[in-house]
Amino acid sequence: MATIHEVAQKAGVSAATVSRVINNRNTVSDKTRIRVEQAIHDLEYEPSVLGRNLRNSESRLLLVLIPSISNPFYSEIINGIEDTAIAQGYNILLCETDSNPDREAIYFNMIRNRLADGIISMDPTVNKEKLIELANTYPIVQCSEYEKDGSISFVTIDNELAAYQAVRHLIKLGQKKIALINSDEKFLYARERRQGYEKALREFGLPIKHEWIYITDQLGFQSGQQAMRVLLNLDDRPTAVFAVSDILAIGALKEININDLRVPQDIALVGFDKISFSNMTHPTLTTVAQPMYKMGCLSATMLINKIRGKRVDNIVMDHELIIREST
Amino acid sequence: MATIHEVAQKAGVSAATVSRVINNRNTVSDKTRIRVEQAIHDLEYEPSVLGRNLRNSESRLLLVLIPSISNPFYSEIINGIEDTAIAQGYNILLCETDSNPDREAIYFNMIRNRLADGIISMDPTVNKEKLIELANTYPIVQCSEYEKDGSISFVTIDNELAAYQAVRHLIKLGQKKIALINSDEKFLYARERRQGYEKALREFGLPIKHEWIYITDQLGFQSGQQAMRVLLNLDDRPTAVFAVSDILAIGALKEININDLRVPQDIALVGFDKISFSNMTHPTLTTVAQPMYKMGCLSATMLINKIRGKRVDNIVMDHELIIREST
DNA sequence: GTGAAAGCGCTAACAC
DNA sequence: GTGTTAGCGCTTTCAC
Repeated sequence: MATIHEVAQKAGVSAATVSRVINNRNTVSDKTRIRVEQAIHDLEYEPSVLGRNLRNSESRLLLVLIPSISNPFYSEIINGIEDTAIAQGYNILLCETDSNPDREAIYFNMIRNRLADGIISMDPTVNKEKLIELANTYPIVQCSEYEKDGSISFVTIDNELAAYQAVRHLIKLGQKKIALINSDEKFLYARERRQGYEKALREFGLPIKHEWIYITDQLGFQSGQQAMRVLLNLDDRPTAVFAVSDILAIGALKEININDLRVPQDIALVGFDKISFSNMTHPTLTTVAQPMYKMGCLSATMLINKIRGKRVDNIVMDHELIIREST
Repeated sequence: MATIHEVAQKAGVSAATVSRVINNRNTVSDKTRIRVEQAIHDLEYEPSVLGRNLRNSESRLLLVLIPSISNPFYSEIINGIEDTAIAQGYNILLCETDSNPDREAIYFNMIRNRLADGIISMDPTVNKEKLIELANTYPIVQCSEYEKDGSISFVTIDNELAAYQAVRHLIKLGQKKIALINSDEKFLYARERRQGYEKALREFGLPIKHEWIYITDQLGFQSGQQAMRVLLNLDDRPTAVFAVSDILAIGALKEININDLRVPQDIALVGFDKISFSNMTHPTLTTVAQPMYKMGCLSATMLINKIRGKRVDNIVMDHELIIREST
């Protein structure tokens, strides 16, 4: 790979002038510019990001922290982040934390090292204290999960309202025995969606039964299936289920199918996220759509603005209840 | 963030000595080492990767090229790559190419810039000439898709054999009218799996009917559904389907369900990849398992060996036919 | 065993 | 408008 000096030599100018051409500084004559551009072309020169970073201490790399790449909920958000970032001249580094603090530490150090310019965190299990501390010094944005104390900028939806509307939808269909399959309540979204669920029940005078609330410890299909198995074995079996993610709902659906029960006649089912699978199940899944792609775009824009020193405001996006065959 | 000079100053030594301590060079006395380590600890010093890279021209970053993050087939492979890479002190940069040559160019430049030390490509639509050219100069490994001419090291499975066995399985069950839902044949795996399909049919004296081979142009659920719709509308309708990916098979299953046909009684169905969702469908999907996690691990090991200048051999991994309810 | 000095590739400040 | 110089943080000779 050619260096800036080789280009300078070939063009008969100094390295500084080549640098000016590359960075579109306007203090270069057209004649020189053309000579330099020719040399850059001939030598197939590409500026070394390393040299530039060291000098400017910027890397044009954004860290995106996710718990697991396998979760399709994140895919769309990442698409949005990526498109926006690339359009602004940034690349993204996708970091799977596996909820592992050691991995997190590696990625946190990357920003301290100036190997990355900022972080978009979608990881709910992240070490909150460390993240808040880091956010004092470096540009950090949270997407989906966020800190209620407002110490870190975020993009999210109104989880409580969304859950409330999903459950209200079931109630309006005449459902009276509505179960909740929730994620671990260390997740903010899990706590908020539970509140929405309870709010709807209370509002319509339905009892909140402890045994109809199942909290999973994992996020996979199996957890949803396991949850449904327990719910179906209850003496007073629910006739409708609100699951806080499509993955859990799809697992639940599997278990309902295995037991030869019909959806929605025997059990009505609502999921959350509108992942693409949710339209491939039989029956298709009623779910709550989050504007995931848009959320990704806005998170990236917000982070880049932060990096550039602009003030940014938190964003709460709209959601939408998608009614399909399962209710 | 403290620099190496501040550490040196605090410890009363030169920057060179600090560097020796960090890099475990043995030419440092224990006494000095301890003093330096203390200073590093006190100042919470972290070596700047930028400075180090520029000097050593290594970044300890591996590029992983995938067409789409949304495809669960890649998730497991990536897990394997990531675990292996991190254990060896490398981080990975997940690059979604979207089959877009411009994006590809960005990532190719990163390795020229020494911003990355090597590439694992899983992208079948990658610009082959460019990749081969790059592989002459830089460490590159292909996973799953590969060049038949052997110009680039690879990890893969025997796609033809796997497809052959899947179709033979259908034949042994008495199926005589077996359709193929294939991906775009620009993909090597698609061409190879088609060969396996045709080989099995020939071997058992079954006709290869043009109209029973449907080639999709996309990889999503919808394509599988669309393919099945066409196959079901044929006058001479097939009674079994081999789809070259679970995603396509799940789309096909959806269409079969919509038409109130039963699987496997009316239509038997085999997929490929054993993605986790393939066990959540009703009925569960017979499929071909690839050792995705292992493939990821081996790809990463292979690449790191290449980076270290070692010779590496191509690897063809074993697959396994997973017989479930759909056949 | 340790320090001084050079230099990786680049850009910004300052001359002219 | 362009060249010269210095320095980003680090590692690696080469002295001593």
